Amino acid sequence: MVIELNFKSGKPVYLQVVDQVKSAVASGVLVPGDPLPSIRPLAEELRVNRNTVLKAYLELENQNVIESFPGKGSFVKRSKSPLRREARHALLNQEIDQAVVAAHHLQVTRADFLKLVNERFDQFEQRRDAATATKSETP
Amino acid sequence: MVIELNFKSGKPVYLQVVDQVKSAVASGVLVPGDPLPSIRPLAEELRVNRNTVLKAYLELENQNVIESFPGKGSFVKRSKSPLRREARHALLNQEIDQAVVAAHHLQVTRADFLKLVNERFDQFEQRRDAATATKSETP
Amino acid sequence: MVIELNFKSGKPVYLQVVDQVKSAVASGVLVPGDPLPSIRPLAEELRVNRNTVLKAYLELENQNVIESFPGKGSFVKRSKSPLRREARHALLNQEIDQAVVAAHHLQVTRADFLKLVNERFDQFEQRRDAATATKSETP
Amino acid sequence: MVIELNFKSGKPVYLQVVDQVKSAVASGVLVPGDPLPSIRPLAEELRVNRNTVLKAYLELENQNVIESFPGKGSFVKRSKSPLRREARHALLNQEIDQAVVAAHHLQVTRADFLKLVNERFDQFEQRRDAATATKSETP
DNA sequence: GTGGTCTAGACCACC
DNA sequence: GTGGTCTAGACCACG
Repeated sequence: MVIELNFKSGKPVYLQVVDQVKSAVASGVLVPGDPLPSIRPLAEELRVNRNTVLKAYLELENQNVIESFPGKGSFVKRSKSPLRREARHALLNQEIDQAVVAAHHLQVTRADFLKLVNERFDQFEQRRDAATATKSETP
Repeated sequence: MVIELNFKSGKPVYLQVVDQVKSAVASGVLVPGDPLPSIRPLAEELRVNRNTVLKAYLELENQNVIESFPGKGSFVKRSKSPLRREARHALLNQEIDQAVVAAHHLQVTRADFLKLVNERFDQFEQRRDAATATKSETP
Repeated sequence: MVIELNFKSGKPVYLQVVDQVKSAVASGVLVPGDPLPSIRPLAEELRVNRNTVLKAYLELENQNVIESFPGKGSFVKRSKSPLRREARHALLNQEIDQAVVAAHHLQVTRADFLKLVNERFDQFEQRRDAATATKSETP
Repeated sequence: MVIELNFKSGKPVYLQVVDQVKSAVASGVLVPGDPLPSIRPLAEELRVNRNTVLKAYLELENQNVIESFPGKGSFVKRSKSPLRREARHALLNQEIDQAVVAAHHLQVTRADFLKLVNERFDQFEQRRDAATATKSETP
């Protein structure tokens, strides 16, 4: 579960967390019963106040996406079946459109755009691998 | 130029206006020199305070997308970003990161992602061509 | 960091704040990392509305001079202009033009003008050196 | 009498005109009895509404700097003796300081600054010469 | 406590 | 009519 925050987007941080968890559930990355990271470590990793993460989890509980048990942690609830491929692509297209619009205004060509995308994917995968490696060292 | 607001998204209203104007420019619905709706009528139509629209327009002026003249109105600018190449790429990377994170959460592979990006670019270019064609028919 | 306003100059108050903060940074009175006065107390001190100070700080953030963190405060940024060389010179030329026009109206020759410029540069550098020396005495 | 406007400074246009005329009078560029350009041509040259120039002239009349005779034009009034050299330099230094501060934030060196100043002076003189040449052709 | 969004309404400069 | 500044005060997100 990798969460990436954008502090300059104007979108409240806690909503960014909510949306990203919901996306993960919608696609099956997180399945019913899966534990969510506990609040304190996640807050630390995201360099955010614990209250902010708490607020996100409360919101997710309100929306019936997760279930929290004091002292045990938070877990993904039984939910509708994961979205179909096309539905997921439709959701993703919203994000992509924003980036494509930005590219136009920043006068970045399609070729350069694709190069940047590949760079970001590489970097993202490296970071995820590093995180997994660290965890397996101290399980 | 139709602008639609979502008051529940958590995204600031003025930024929604900014993004939609930028999108209209990127897709050719608005071209350099075109007038934007005046602040007061637009605010009324969107059922939003005048200052909110003003803030959106100021932001668009900061981003070199439009130009405003007191007493005359606001107009789309012939945009040539004054930013350095690295700065432009850095800004774009923020947008791309959001999309890449969403892709991961939605279980969309890099290959599919790149395919989607190309589709979106194609569509934008088509829309741009169509828009310019329409404009030249009724000058 | 003392800010003084002139309510009769016709120059917008928020721009007066912007210019004085920029001047403080340029002269070394404020260095990167230094906190700016918080918006509310400053507004009270200047006997000005909170929103006016906010607008000044937003403008400074746009110009890459400061950085603001909700819940934390505003701080002087390690400024590296993201603008292209030509764009930076174009902006500066606007300022220079004003001074050159004033010189003409005040019957100051080019030679005298250049001498004055060098004097001002010297003075700024001295003030900057003095400021950094003072800061290192009381870290 | 060359007047240069800056539409982006936030300072009202009519005040820019007022200040520049006052500077010219303070230094002796304009002496008592000298005629000011009439409103319509000046408005045209500055690409500004006639009312704006009118407002500037009214303000100058209020401040006892000029005198207007309907149908004849506006003229510089008898005034205190032109400012001394040091006083004029002090006034000019305010403008120069602004430019020097801007240079710091735009990361322009003193050497480059001086180069720009010379360029602007050159350009300014050329423009003035061209104007005089035009006038002497059609007196 | 911090910064940031939004509203309602006044006043100004400019066309 | 246009854009722009400023005020007063409410509410939100974040620490």
